[in-house]
Amino acid sequence: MSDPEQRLDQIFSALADPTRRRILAMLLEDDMAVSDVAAPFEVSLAAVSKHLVVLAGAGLIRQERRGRITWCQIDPEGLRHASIWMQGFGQFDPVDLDDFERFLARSLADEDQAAD
Amino acid sequence: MSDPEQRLDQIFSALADPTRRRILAMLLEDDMAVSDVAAPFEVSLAAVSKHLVVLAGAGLIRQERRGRITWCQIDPEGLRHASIWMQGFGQFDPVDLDDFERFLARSLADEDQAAD
DNA sequence: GCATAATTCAACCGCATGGTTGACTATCAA
DNA sequence: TTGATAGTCAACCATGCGGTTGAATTATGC
Repeated sequence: MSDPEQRLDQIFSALADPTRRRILAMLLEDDMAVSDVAAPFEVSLAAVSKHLVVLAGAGLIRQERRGRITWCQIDPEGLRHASIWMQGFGQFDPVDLDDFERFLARSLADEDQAAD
Repeated sequence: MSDPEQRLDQIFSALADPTRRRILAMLLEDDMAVSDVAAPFEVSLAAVSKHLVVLAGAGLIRQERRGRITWCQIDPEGLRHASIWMQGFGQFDPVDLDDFERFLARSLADEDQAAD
């Protein structure tokens, strides 16, 4: 699971669902219990619970059980990881490919190193 | 298809596949014909052709048919679009959420405007 | 014109995903 | 202790996705 390629698979497929992106946006404002996360959605609590598992698996959030409440919070490190790859493409300049390639190689190396 | 949410769906699910990410990396180096894109992969040409359709649908590449050859090239604008959303999360700072939210709202508005 | 090369199309397969509902576990409150 | 609350688990269903193969389409070269 520490393979950076698989990690990107998880991250991007987690972000590919609009419900999960809304959940992330909600959690940016505040940590929340699972029920509170689920409240504004029309799908079942179980469905939202599964979405949260997917987000946690991708390293985008963390879940911590206290009593009977499971608290959910953004994992900034996971999000930073995800953005490194995208930033590489975002900074892509058609006339300076070599520089971009060095950047990409470096960021992938960092990712490899940081993987647990 | 101009709905920014659906656009993000397409972009992130396009990026969620490792083969498609490898294709993007290849196209960063040079424009290529479909057969040349497919060459290093072990899957069939038809499979790669479908991947390219997905990438084009997400606005990450453009395809242009000249004669019997379909040329594929990165669409830098589409990639920039994709990175805006991620950069928002990447720049996320736990102590300055309000600022991030303004950034996110602004970038989404831009996206709305730029959508064809 | 004809064979061939470059792609796409169409039909199909297996599997993952997002959804549901109902049972189950665990914790808190009365 | 009893009951309600928070959440997950398990089984199931429909749909979508990545893959295949083989036929169809279209342009090129002889």
